[in-house]
Amino acid sequence: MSHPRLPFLKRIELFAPLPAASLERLAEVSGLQRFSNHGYLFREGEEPDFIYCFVEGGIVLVGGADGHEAVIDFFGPGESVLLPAALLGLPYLVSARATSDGQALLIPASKLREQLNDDVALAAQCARVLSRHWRVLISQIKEIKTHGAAERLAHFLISQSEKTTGSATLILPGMKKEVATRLGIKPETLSRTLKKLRDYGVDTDGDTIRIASLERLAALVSPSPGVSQAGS
Amino acid sequence: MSHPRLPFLKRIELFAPLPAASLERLAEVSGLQRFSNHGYLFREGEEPDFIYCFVEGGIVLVGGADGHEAVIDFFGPGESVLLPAALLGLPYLVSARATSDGQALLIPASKLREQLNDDVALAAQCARVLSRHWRVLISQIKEIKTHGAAERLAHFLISQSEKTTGSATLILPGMKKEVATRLGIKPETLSRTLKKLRDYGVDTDGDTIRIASLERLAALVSPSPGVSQAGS
DNA sequence: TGATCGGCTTGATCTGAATCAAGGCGGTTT
DNA sequence: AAACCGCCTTGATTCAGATCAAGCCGATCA
Repeated sequence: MSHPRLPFLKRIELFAPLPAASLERLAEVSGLQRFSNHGYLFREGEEPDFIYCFVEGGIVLVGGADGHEAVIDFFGPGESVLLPAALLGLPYLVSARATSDGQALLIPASKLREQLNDDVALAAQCARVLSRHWRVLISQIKEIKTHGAAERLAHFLISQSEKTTGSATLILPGMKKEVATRLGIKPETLSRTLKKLRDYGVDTDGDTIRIASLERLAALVSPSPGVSQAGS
Repeated sequence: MSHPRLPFLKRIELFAPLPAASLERLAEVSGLQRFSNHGYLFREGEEPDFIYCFVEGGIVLVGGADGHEAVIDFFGPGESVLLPAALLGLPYLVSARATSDGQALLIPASKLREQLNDDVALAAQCARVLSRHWRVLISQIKEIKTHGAAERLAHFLISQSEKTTGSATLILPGMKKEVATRLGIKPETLSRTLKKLRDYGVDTDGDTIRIASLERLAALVSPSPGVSQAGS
């Protein structure tokens, strides 16, 4: 019979595709950890002891000094953070603050580093997941550099809703303050920008957002879909 | 006797630490490719055929439509690009334009994907290098979100000079236009900001920059080291 | 039940960077 | 050598978003 934490591991994107043998080994060194809303799971500058895989609830990754911090992104069930710091054994570049109560699976960084050198399946999967993260970050950088606040917000809302057409309802993954910073703007500006988007069918009620038509919002992000010039 | 392209492979950060066996296998499927200044090596949206490892000369990675493109970063000898797209087999998110004449080692994406599943050393090394990239990108995001143009430029100049104290001379890794976009500003603003930095001991002559004191510049990035307010 | 506090909105004003508009300068073409 | 072109600089103006300053509202607590 298999390990009691195995079912949790299976729900983590990073580990899900791994063969049973790899999962067993990970399950043995993992531990379940509860956390509560607004608490810090770890802070920028600390040495990497664990990677965190979220089973329930979520957190926000923030970097930089208090007062003007930069929100990198939100993470929830099935996702994991800190793999880069853990693999390299370098201090965290970011802190994590809970955006709800929840629990996370913790894998010791040292064990992970060991197994990475013995287990091809694990190593390859890490490389793939890191690749995916890379692409997410590149998209964010491109977006910050080329789009204004309204477009960024529109895009963010679309990415937060599972659906891709028709209407959608979603709950913001954190406080408006945090969402604002994630978008690289101030809370006041988020408030105003949200109001502008009302003309595009976006309705706000607390941290619940209703989008009348995802297509209409998407049109705001890339204004003229058909027109593009061929290089030569 | 060993493969003729092996010495080139050894100079690539991504492959340098690998055991001889892994290197041999890579050398066999690799090919050397010349490129010339201002030419495109590949374009956003294309299917990933190769990863590119720079032996000589460099490129700039850009994303987004022509006209308002976002420069991600500059890459030079020893560095490699496109590992994420190649591993996942997804279309490139970025284009690469040469910033000088040079040559690159090309590794077929399909071969790399195959070997990733057989070769622990390779897979683990990919994970580590991707982790390093992740941290670079996070730093860039934090910087864009929390610092103004002058600070970002100062930081960029410091990162471009090998030294860390005293005076330094460096050559910009691309056209001023491209450097500006890398920093998330317009060429005009770069010009003006560079002028502002003259008061801090930064002298400009074409694409050559002389920095009188790296310490003085660094002070601009983090203005008052000792002073910080406690939350309550 | 009233007081307090923190997160959010709203309005007024300010400002850093973008945009618009000329030149200047060095390299290449004719 | 004259004409041209692309890159950079410089100046004037504009604008998106930040900052400053009240209020509002729902939650917690006495």
